Amino acid sequence: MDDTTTPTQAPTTPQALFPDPGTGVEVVAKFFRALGDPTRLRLLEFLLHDEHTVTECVAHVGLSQGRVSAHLGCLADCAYVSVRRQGRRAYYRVADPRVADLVVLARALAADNRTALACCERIDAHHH
Amino acid sequence: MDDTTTPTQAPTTPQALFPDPGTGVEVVAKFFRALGDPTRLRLLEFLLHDEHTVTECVAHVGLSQGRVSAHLGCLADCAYVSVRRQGRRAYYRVADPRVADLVVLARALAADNRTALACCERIDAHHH
DNA sequence: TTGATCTATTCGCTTGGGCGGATACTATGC
DNA sequence: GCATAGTATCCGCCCAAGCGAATAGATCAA
Repeated sequence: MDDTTTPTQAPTTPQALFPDPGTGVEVVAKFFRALGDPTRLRLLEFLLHDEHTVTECVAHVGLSQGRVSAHLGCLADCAYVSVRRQGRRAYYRVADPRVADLVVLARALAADNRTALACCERIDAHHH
Repeated sequence: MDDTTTPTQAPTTPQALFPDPGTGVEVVAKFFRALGDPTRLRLLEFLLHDEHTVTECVAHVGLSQGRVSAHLGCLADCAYVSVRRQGRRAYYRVADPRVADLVVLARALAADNRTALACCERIDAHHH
C-alpha cells in the first residue's frame, strides 16, 4: 500500500536535520516507544530467532492472551514483525534483519551504561 | 517450541539470546523508552550536531525550562548525552558516536514503514 | 451441528510520566 | 551586601497506555 497521490514527502515539518526529514520526530518517537515496553521487547527478542504463534508467546511472557495479542499487533503495526496466518493460528516473526541490528546496538549501549541506567528514576520501567 | 529441553544457562533470566544477557530486558526497555518521547528525541537530535546550554535547548523545543532540564537530565542518566559545567551554565552534547548510529538506523526503519506507523493507534505518540 | 481451540477486540481499573508553575540553589555582576 | 541569570527540583494535574477479564469471530475436530 503506497500513497501514490501524495508527493515524495510531507512539507509540514519545519526541521531539516536528517536525510529524510519527512519522517517526523513524532513518528520516530512512536517507533522507539514500541520497544520501550519490557513485554514487547521480550516478545521481539523471542521472535528474532524463530517464528512463533500467539499461544507460544503467551507461554513465553506469562501474560494474558489478550495482552500478548495486542502487543504483537503493536509490533506488527510498527513493522518490527510480520504475520503469517495459517488456519486459526498466527505465526509472528521478525521481518527486517535491521531490527536485530537495532536491538544489538541498543543492548551494547545500554550494557555500557547499565549502572547509571538502572539508577535513572526519571524513567521507571513501569512494572509491578 | 521445545523449551522443555532447557540446557543449563543463565540462572536469573530464562533467555540466553544475547552476548550479555546480564543486562535485563527491563533496563534495555527503559533505554528505548528514553527516546520514545518526541521532546527528548528532538533534544537528542539537536545535541547530535553541537553542544548546547539548557537555555538554548529551551528556545529550540519551546517548552518550560524545568521540563527541558528534566528531559536533559534523563538523557544524561541514560548516557545519551554528557554534561560540561562552566560557571552557571551546563553544556550538553551527545557523548557516544554510536548514539547517532542508533538514531540513523531507527530513522531508516521508521521511514520505510512510516505509513503503517502513523496509522498505529495502539501507541498514540501522546502529544497535543 | 456442537464443541473446542486460537486469536483479536473491548472494557474498566490503575499507574507512569509529561506538562506548567513555583521554588531552591549557585554563580556572576553591580 | 543585593539583584540577576542559569539550572535543577518539587508539586499537582491529567492523559496515554499497561493490565486482566470478558467477549466475539473464526477455524478445526468429531
